[in-house]
Amino acid sequence: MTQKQATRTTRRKAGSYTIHDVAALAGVSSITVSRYFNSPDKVSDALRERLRDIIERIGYVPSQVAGGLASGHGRVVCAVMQNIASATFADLVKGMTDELQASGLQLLLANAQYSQTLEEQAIRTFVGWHPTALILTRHDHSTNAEAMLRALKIPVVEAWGFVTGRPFHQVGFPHVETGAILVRHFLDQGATRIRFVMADAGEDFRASQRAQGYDEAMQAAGLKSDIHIVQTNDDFDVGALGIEALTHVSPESRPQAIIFANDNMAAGAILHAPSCGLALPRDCAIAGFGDAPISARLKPALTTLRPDRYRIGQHAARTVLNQLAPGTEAQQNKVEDLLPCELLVRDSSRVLLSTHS
Amino acid sequence: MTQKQATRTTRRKAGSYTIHDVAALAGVSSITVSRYFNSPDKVSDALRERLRDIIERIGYVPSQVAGGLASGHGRVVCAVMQNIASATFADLVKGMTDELQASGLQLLLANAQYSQTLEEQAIRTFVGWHPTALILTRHDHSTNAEAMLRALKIPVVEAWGFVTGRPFHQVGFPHVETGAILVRHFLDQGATRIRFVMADAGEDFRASQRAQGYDEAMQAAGLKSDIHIVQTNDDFDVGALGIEALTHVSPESRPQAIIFANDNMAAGAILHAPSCGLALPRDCAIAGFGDAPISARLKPALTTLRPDRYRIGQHAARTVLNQLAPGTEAQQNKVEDLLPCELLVRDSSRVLLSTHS
DNA sequence: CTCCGTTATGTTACCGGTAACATTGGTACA
DNA sequence: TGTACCAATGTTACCGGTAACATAACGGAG
Repeated sequence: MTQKQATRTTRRKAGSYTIHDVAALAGVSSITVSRYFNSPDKVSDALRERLRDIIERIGYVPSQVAGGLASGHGRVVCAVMQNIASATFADLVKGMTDELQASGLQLLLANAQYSQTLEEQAIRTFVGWHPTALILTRHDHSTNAEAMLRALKIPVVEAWGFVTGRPFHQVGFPHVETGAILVRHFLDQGATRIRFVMADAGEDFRASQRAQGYDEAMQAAGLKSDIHIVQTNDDFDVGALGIEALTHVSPESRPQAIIFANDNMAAGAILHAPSCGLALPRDCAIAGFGDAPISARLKPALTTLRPDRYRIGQHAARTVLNQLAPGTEAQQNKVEDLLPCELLVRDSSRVLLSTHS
Repeated sequence: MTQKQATRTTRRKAGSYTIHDVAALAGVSSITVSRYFNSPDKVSDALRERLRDIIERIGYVPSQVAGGLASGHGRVVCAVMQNIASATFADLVKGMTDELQASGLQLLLANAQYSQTLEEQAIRTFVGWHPTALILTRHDHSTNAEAMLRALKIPVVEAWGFVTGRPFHQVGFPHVETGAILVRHFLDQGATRIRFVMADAGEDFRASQRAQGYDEAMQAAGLKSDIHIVQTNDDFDVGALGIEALTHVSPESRPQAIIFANDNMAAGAILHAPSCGLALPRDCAIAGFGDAPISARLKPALTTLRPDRYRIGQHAARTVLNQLAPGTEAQQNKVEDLLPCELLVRDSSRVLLSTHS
């Protein structure tokens, strides 16, 4: 065998051991070494120890690539994020990696930047990795992507949002709902002039969903829905500009409450308010979405909705694992895991009740 | 060929096409299809078009796994992060993915949570993927990990920090320096009682490096170095508790300036200061590290150091690509890419000058 | 003492691509 | 007309594992 290799230009990666090297050193066949890794109980105790030593000594690491090819299933779970550089997705990722850790599955990540085209491209790339499962973070895929997904014979999980009637597993919460929850919170306190502030739509389509929920809830209450769009990239600036614009109007049309599409915008508003001569929450109640770490520390502390990002990631990964579990085939049913999104009422929205009582 | 497959239990993944299927449909050999993907100019125009159509029609995606195995180099770059759920690393990751995008290399991520053991484990897993390169985000690896890394025949980049004399490529900036820069900033303004606040060491070892830089700079100036450690998990709380503890002392020993290990801590301090009866920056100057998005919006705005996280990620990836480029072998030299870390002087540290003038 | 079921291990072929070398046909040029 | 060469494509073996199907050794039941 060594001879054969010597006679031809070898394609082997120099310096790295293969399962055959280990087998040769132990005086067994390579399949036995394979068993040592994949079903250790099928290898005798004595041999197991001997192999352990050899592997340890030479630092052999089995090739996932070769193994994946031979067995037909690479041990990878692929996830397409919308914006890797955001805390939201970071928590999702952490939940997933933590959950997958023990199972020996690796998480492959791609960034789609809220773009359908990039998402499709990412999915296509991933398919080449023969993933064990696919985790996505949006529901509205391009036509091509949707077709590819349906053709795949592996579990596909849509995490973060929650939409019924989709052909894939759902883990998350309905974003449209969230807008309505905040509207109701303010309605309960007697507010009627409630505004919604967001950045240029199309960027984060989830923000649009929340806006939609706001709109519907306002209509339902017979109130005037008014969505204010600020054209800026920076979320803090959106908040600052938003509150400035909305409060620089005649007192009778000044909003009693403003809902921001996310906590960073709301934080921008709260930090900027003093410069506008506003005393929050007296002059205007504020609410955000996402429960960012600063939110609780702001003065006034920000009322917001807390989605359990980490747990959504965890559940998404767990869904994948359950689908793969050889257990009951009943598990193969579509999972619809609706995680709660908690309303955290803090000072920024506490003014109304006292004003009206 | 189809016959042979039919006679035995096939191991093929049903429903997915292989390069051989494409070849058969086009009436050419599979290697030609392989060439279509890897060196299209070696395929005639007519055939190229025909293949394009077929591939498009059946939705064939080449298997990265098989290709990686056959060619000996999987098209993956592996990166070990210390804390995926942090904006710092998110920006690094974004820089890397963006840079790698065009090259067709995939980024595989792992999370080491600031732990050497987890890092070693991640590296070991990654080695099994036969990565094209490895990107790490710390310098002090476990002995085993260091040994594995040295044995690897692939580019290894240590990004984020910057240490000379390492055997691997460096992209980042020296964290020890940063502590000293901030000390000098305050010294220049005549301050002598300068304190450093950090969380329990060992968590983020980079914070310890900054503390060390602070310590050395203070010693060098003949001043008393005083590192205050707050035992809390939350960075904002560290800041709040830190400023409270340090300013509740007799006026003559109250610090003139406090350097926090990172911006979140400094933000916690600034937001909490009013509750302590402190007017910043008059009563105490503040500086942080990292230039978090809120930092510029705080009142007073926070003086901090801005490392270009995105660019560090980008350069790390570019270093990898350069090393792989078949160009000049001179490129194989060790890269030491020292990226600047800009001092942003804002209101939170502007008091001293005016007081002393 | 034989038969049978286990347990521990081996043989063989194959996963889906690609490197290296081989072949074919056409074209330029002596 | 023969040779040299290039462009386009084919043959073969192999990457490093694993599934499926042997096989050997052993112990207990009949």
